[in-house]
Amino acid sequence: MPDRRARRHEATRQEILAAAWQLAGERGLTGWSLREVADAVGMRAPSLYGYFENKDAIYDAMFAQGYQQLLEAVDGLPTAGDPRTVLQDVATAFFDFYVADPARSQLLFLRVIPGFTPSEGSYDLAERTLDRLREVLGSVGINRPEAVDLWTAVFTGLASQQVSNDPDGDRWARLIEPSVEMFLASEPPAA
Amino acid sequence: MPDRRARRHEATRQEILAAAWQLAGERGLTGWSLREVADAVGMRAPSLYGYFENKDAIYDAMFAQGYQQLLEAVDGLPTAGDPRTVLQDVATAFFDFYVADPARSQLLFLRVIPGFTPSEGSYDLAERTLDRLREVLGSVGINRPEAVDLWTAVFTGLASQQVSNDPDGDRWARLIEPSVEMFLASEPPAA
DNA sequence: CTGTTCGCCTAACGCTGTTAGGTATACGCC
DNA sequence: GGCGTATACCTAACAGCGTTAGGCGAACAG
Repeated sequence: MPDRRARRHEATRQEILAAAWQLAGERGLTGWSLREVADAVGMRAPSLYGYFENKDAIYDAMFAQGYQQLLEAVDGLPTAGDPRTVLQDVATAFFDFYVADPARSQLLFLRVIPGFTPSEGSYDLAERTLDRLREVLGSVGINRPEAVDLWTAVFTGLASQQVSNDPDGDRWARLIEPSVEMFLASEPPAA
Repeated sequence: MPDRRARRHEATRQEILAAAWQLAGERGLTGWSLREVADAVGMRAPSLYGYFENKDAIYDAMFAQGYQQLLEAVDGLPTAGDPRTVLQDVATAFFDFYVADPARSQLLFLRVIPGFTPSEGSYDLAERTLDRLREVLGSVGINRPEAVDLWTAVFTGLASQQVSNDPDGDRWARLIEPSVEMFLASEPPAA
């Protein structure tokens, strides 16, 4: 087996990423150091460089993993059917995804880390995820690009307000349903 | 004159804040160091501690200044009159404020800096600014708390998407007007 | 059994925010 | 005008940061 070592290597990479996610969740997206990640996996900081080129490369891998998770969440959604129901489901799924891990959302949706730009591959994954979201909206007759942009703005806005201003409550969560109604009223699904 | 010195001190404080704003605008909200700020005002980093308790205190002063600026922008708005026109104006003013300085917006509207929480005084100012916004919306018959929350979510969402995904264009700016229409259709102003 | 690659280490660099301690200047007062 | 004090700044230094260089033992390939 030539890839025994390669598999072990990949497993360690995932272990490092898991530690980084954990720390980011506890202390904020940028509130952790490589030495802390190293501690969590039983290494010294310089050893991490055998698995990632630098700290930004860890952020990049987290970015890709985050969009992968969002892609899976979107793929798990029913397409077609009653537009009202489908839009309600996709809005709720997106909102839940956003508030479930605010650090992840900052990484995926807000440009928060000073020098960081996702790599081409990671960016492609983000694009594919948004394409998939467009398909879901398209399946219930929401096709105009402007309508999709408005949709993302409304629901990132709701989720972001929820996280920033009422982290332990549901003040904006309760607005998901009325928002879908508002959206549907102004953007009646095309046949 | 007992406060000659006090005035000079305050002037230096403002000079430091101006340098911090400049650097934050160029390199991102957290992309600058105290030594760079000190350089910009012709000092060494430790001397800044004569003016601010620590770096977070600089962020706090910037937070207060940012909300002060937003308060002035909101106060400059016409209240009462045709609801459609007023809402269009306030939406545009808020959107412009947000995109004019994305670093400022991250500081005011997103919890981005790992250990930072605004001081009580700064937070009060933020509250007063939002109260003022509520008054403006109330003046054209938007009074339900849920309607105000929805309003902030929609327009922070639009502006945030604009900044994150089309920083040099107007892809979401063009959606301000349709968004106001959408909002009005679902939230008809009370008499 | 040998040579190479891999996984991890220690030491160290320049940077960061921050503290301690010193010195010259500007002020209030007699 | 001279004196004592508070102020405005400095240098030196600390621990922690991301990162690089170089070394050593174990695991692998032939």
